Amino acid sequence: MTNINDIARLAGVSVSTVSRVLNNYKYVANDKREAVLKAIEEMNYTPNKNAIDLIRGETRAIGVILPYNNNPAFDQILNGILNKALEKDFLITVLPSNYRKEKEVEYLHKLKSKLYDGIIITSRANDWETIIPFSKYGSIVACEYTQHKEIGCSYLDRYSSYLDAFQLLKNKGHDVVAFTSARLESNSTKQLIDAYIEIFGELQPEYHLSECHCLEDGYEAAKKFMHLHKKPTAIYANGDEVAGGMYLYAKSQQLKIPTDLAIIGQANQPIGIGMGISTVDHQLTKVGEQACSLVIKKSRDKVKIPYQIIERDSV
Amino acid sequence: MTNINDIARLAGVSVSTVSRVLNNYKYVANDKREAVLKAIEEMNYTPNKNAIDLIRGETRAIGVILPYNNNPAFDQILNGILNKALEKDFLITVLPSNYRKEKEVEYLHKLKSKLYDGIIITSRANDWETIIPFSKYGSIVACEYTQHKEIGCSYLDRYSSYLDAFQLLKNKGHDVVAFTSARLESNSTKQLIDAYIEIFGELQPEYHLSECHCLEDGYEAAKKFMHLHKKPTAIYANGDEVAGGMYLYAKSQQLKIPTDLAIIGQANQPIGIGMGISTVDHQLTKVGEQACSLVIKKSRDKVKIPYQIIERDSV
DNA sequence: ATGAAAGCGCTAACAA
DNA sequence: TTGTTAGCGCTTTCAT
Repeated sequence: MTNINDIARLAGVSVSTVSRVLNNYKYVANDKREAVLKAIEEMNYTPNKNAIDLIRGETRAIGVILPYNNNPAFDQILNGILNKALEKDFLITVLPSNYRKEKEVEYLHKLKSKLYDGIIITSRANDWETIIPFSKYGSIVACEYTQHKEIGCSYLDRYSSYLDAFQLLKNKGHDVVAFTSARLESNSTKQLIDAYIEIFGELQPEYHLSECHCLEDGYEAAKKFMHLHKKPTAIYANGDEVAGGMYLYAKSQQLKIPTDLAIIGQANQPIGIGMGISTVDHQLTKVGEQACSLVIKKSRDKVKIPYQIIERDSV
Repeated sequence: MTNINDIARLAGVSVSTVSRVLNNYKYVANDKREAVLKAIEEMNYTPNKNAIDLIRGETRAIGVILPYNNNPAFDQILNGILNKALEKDFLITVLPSNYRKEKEVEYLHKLKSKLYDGIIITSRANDWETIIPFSKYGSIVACEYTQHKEIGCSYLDRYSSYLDAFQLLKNKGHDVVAFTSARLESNSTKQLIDAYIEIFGELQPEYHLSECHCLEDGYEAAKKFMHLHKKPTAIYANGDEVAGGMYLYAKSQQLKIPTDLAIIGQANQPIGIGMGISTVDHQLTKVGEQACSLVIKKSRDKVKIPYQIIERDSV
């Protein structure tokens, strides 16, 4: 491969001059600049990015730790990140974790190994204690709130949104309310449960099903709920696809929505628009954009993104 | 930052020995290996990846050129790519192009600049003549068929699938059939039109609408089609979300599906499952997986991924 | 089995 | 304004 020395030789200048041209440095005589440009053209030269990154100690690349890559919520966050990165001329590498602790740590080591200038953690399995030491090597931004000052946060106030959603259902006269969640051990599930108890006083365990991710899961969840002794009159789903599955089950049983069963989802997905399901839009695209801005600015600010409830015909 | 020299000094060995330990070379005395490991531990050392990539001339990273990152079809391909990359321990960088030629070329230059070992082109704006010269610098795999021997291909036989879909509609007695597409100038739109003409003899321009991407576009498209003098009895949509929009419009007009209007979509998306829309599943996840395998193997094979038609209640 | 030293391709401090 | 040169941090001959 042709390198900077070849160009210098061909153009009859020193490598520093070539470097200066490459980085549009001001003090280069026009004739030399022309000569360098001509040599670059002639030899079809492209600088080696690894050498540049090595010496500069930065890469304009960001790693994004993502538990699942086929999940609408994380896709939305990623979408926001990519938009902002494109705008700011940063590169995004997707780091799928599956919530495996070793994988996450492996990715954090890539920050330390100077592959990325920063890392966005969309969701995590590790404790902050494990993660924080790596913030020495680059900026780390999370898509959740934490008080740790080493970590930037672009987050949504899940707890408030859960309170709001449950309150909405209660206001509409629903006393027997069920809900679904994704991972049982996740922080947001905890908040969801807390919010439920806050609004409805107590939680009968059978009104909560976790590990719901897709339409089929929603269908099955609704089936289980509707076979309970005391049927719920409303369900809060942890996603619009899950809600869509519930909707389908209800329809298959000739249940009227929202009179026989009210359903509200999350994330404002196409399927929810299509089926007319109310939803809590957490504006995850914005969460992603903001997270990306924070890493780029190496900021450790805590930025809350507002959510909004979109009412359609299912509640 | 602590480097390999620091470790060598602390361990009382040469840098080559440290390097050998780092790369688990066989011929290192046990006591020295221990000493090195201890020094690494003590100094909390992580090798600089840029230096390694520079000297090795390879990065185990792949760039994926993607026109849109919030598009279900490309998301599916990306999903397949990420699965395979995770399995083979490669890193994936997402390169959003928006079908802008300069962007695509910019990304191809990153291959030349040794940032990636290979590039996957999920879709492109540039001619092959522009792209092919870059295959000198790393393997380039496309998610479409091309006869150019420099390019590996993981593709689906769109034309056959379009023929099949139109034939299915014709067999069900539909003579007046409309269809939508995404970008008018794309190759697949050309094939779609050709397939239509092959099956139905000719195409009245008003039965084809392009630039349909989302549910709303589908809704509007259906509205336009159903206001034609001679209404179509079936529509082939270029995606399940678009098909979902058509479904909604039909419902809003009290049209019965499939008797008044048959709809068939593409890609087997959740919304299609939810609404019971027939679809042509191009198995894009598999296309992505295969594309990733090809780059990793530096293969230039042409691999065709089979499609399948999933009949539900909308035709 | 180990170390010295050359070199990957580039930037930047320094001198001129 | 330009060139010389010393690195950036690592791998890999080539001796020994």
